[in-house]
Amino acid sequence: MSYDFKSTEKKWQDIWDEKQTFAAKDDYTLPKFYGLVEFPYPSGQGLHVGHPRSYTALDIVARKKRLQGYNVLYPMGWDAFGLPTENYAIKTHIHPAVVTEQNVKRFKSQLKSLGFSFDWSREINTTDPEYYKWTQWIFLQLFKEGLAYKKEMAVNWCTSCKCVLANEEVVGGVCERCGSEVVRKVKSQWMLKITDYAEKLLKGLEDVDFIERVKTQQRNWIGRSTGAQVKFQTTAGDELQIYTTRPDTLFGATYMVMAPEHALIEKWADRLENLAEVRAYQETAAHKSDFERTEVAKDKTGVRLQGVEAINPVNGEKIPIFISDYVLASYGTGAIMAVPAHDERDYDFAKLFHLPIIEVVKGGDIEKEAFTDCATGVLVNSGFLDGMSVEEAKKAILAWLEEKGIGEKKVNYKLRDWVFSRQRYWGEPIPIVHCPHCGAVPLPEDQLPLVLPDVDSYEPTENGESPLANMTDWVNTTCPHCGAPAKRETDTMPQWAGSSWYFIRYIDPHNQNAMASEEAMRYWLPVDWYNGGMEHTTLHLLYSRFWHKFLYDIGAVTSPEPYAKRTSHGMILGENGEKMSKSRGNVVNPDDIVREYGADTMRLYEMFIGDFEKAAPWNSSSIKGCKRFLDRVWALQGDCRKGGIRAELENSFHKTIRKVTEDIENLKMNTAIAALMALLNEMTAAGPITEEELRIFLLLLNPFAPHITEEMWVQMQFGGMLNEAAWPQYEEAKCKDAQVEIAVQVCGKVKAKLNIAPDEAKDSVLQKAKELPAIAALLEGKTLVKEIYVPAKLVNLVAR
RNA sequence: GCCGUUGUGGCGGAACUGGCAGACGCAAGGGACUUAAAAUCCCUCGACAGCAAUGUCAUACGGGUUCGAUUCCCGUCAACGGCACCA
Repeated sequence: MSYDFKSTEKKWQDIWDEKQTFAAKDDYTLPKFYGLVEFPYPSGQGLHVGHPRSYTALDIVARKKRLQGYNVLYPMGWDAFGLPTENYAIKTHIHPAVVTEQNVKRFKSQLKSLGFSFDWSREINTTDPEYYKWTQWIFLQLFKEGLAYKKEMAVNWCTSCKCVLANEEVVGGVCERCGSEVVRKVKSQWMLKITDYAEKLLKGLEDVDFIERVKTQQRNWIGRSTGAQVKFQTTAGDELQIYTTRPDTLFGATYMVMAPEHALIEKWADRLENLAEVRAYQETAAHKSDFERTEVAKDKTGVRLQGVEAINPVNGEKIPIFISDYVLASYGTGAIMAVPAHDERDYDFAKLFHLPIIEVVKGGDIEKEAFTDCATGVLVNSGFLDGMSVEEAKKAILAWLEEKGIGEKKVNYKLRDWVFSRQRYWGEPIPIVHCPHCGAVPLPEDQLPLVLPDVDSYEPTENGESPLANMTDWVNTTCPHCGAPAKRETDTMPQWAGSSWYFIRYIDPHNQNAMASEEAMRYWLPVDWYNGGMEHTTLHLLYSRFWHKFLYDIGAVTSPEPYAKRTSHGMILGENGEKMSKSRGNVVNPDDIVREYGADTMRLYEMFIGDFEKAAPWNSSSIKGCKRFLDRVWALQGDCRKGGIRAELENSFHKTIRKVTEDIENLKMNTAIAALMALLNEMTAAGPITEEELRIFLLLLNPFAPHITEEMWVQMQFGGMLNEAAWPQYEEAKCKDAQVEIAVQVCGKVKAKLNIAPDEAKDSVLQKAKELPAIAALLEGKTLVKEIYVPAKLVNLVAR
């Protein structure tokens, strides 16, 4: 009888549902495991084959951990606020909540059809007022601590979404989501001071088990650099502050550059002899979109300020000041000292404007290019720094600057504050009231949640305000502080808000009084293992670490880091090796695969497809191999005899148990499956299998293919349900082979094979090797120079 | 440009504290079963030479270290991802 996956899979999914088989227990005495995967955005397209790659991998870990006796929390929910739903609402005039509900329903049934062991009793949805009540609560805490503030600033404005974007959402000068042009626009925006946490976010990386590329990418994004802040006197009387990482090159500073937006320029307006030219340059720079600014190989531009000069503090020399957009207003002090001899950008600029280039670090050829190597250079033309290495000179000049009171050590970060408001409808309302007397006033916590009102039109307004701005009933309110008429904030939060703390809510999802109870947090936090996409490394992953560290500081959560371990899966590409997309026509729909092959095959294939961390192309033939494997497993019932593991297979079983157990922990699902396939081949080759062999085999295969294994378990009457059984144990001693075949090399080339006991003495092995006819013949008439024996691996005889 | 990752059969991939390259699977070819096909089962399967035992060459390319290198070191090339004037 062949295996009917359709009815069997449905049957077990229903049983698991009914019995709440995978619900995490509230018994805090048990050893716990909290496995987490990124909750999906329930889009109209339905589940993508990429989702199950991550979900299956941690499902395997979760299922194995349960069999090993852990209390496992493996939850799922919906990151449901977001633009596609809102855009759909604009087009169809269907309420986003209705669309969300439909999409969630579809996603949920798709996920269930794959047999994931999620604890559905803890399902959450970021658009549920009972959920976003706490998102708003966190915002209020940030506001109270001064970490949320409103600022008039040039923001990234997506011309198509009519909405502000965070720096992280602008990719290559265009909107990450829709690909439209992004321009700079000055608007008043809510900001979160993530920069206050730059150092903590960096430091925290030392204590977590994240894959290295995630750590590196976060470190680079935070972009810490150590240097000096130095004051230059100017002929206008004001001091010009600059930031440099190379204070050692101070003697080589031949000019200064300020960002076009620098505040001192306004102050110096009267003194500037070429004010019109300066103003014109400022104007051009301000109107450049991010797209223009990032265009490659852009030549340097700039204008010299006529009428003001700076004085180099080390030698009292007057040097010119320029404005140029190659200096950013938002980093450091918005002004630099230019050392053309030792900085490529300054070098280009100096060549263009025919400015002097003074070598102060010897080692390169400054006629040809800037010499930027810090490791080998020696200071010259630098007074008391002459002869020092760069490192020595940095220390010496810093001491000198500090003594004179004109400079100090300074740390800077590339990380910018997080632009937190969006002029959109489908997001969490920001719980702030603007009062003409009291300013921005937080909504009292007992008024949370501040529920999103129904609007007639979801279109952003023409002046770029949120659709909520037209809701006068809702907007007009009274000041919670003084009672005067006031207006509500109409911007909403970005999609990243709800996902920045969702893993806390899973712990205690129905709690009315807190995000989660302290007791529950103490038990479950931090998340033991979080798997997700690399694309979230500098967005969601960094944002949620920031919120969590903040919540920890105010005593609202119990762990300093949210996630103990982070891994990342590779993308599943289309059959042609390109990224799956509708326009390329290479999209594989998971529903079709489940319908044709079943969930177990789908799961197995996605795990067998290749190295979990690497991208892998879909292959519709390869999936058949996984189906065949499961059919062969099913057939094992046919000729199965009573009895324990056959003696000749004992070693293989122990080795396979060890391999599968370890591979799952290391996310090496492909080799774990390969080991199971190899064991199956070996078992069947050795004649009719035994019940104990099948029992162990089903346990090992269960996390990968849960339905077929549960079904066979019951049919074989192994007792109870498989998910209640215990994960098999292996004995190290029984993993050892009695005999191993080793290679015998002569001069590094394999010439023969030899069977020995793995612990056989070196002398004895070498003796046997030399006695092999093929080897003896080769050694005839030669002198043995060296005899190498790598235990249980090989013998190498070097002869001349 | 900088940072990171990767380069192994026709394909996906194994093996890397240096130790028999190609596990496992796909595709392909041959055979069995079948009226036939599908399914299933058995055999072959890196390249070249040879009837064969076997030999030579092969882990992007060029060097090096070593008894021995896919693995370590130096250089080059290519692909992918991230950042992009961060002083």
